[in-house]
Amino acid sequence: MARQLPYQTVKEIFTRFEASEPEPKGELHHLNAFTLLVAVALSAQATDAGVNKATGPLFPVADTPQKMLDLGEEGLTGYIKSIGLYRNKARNVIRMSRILVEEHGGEVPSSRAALEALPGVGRKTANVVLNMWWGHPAQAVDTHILRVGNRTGIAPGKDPVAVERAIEDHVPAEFQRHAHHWLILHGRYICVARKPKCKACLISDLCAYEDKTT
DNA sequence: ATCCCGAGGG
DNA sequence: CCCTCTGGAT
Repeated sequence: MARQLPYQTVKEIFTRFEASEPEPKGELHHLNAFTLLVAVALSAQATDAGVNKATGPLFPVADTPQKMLDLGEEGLTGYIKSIGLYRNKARNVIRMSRILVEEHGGEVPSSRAALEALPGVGRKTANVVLNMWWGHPAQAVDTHILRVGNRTGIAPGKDPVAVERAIEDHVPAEFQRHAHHWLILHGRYICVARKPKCKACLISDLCAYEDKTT
């Protein structure tokens, strides 16, 4: 695990991210709060491209919890079979939809506790919804951010919560809102898991990673 | 710690 | 073939 980069270095990194991409956005397709919640839940250990392929046909049919219940677990499974872990995900989305209808008036709750009480929704998914839909400064830490945070030294930590804290503590306040997507996109296209593309990386000179041969 | 679990890339 | 992909529940 790389050591924590100095504050000024982290600041310079995000200054470059912002210059390169002023308004970074996620790439998971959704139509409203409910479909965002479902899309994020489906994205566990799956690529967003793969999730989008399945939700393209699905969401026009089931863009509310009630319509999802009408579709049913069998029907839903038919749409998402191309996504890994699809049985657990189908079961969770149906159970989640029932709770939304019965306990939240069909709306997506805005509190962490209520979100994490939903089946298939853990800390990471809750943080994404809190950030993207409700505008809270929540830092969702996924596989990309865990890797990029440690490799670069922007936010080192052995577990997601530690990295979450490191981001809150070491990323300048003005960059916190978009930090999630900047780090995700950097991890997805440049700081990839296998052979990070350091030659094409715009923060390579500031990064703590040792092997920059690629 | 283990299970879930298909698609895409190297 | 092996690894990875915006994790969560047990």
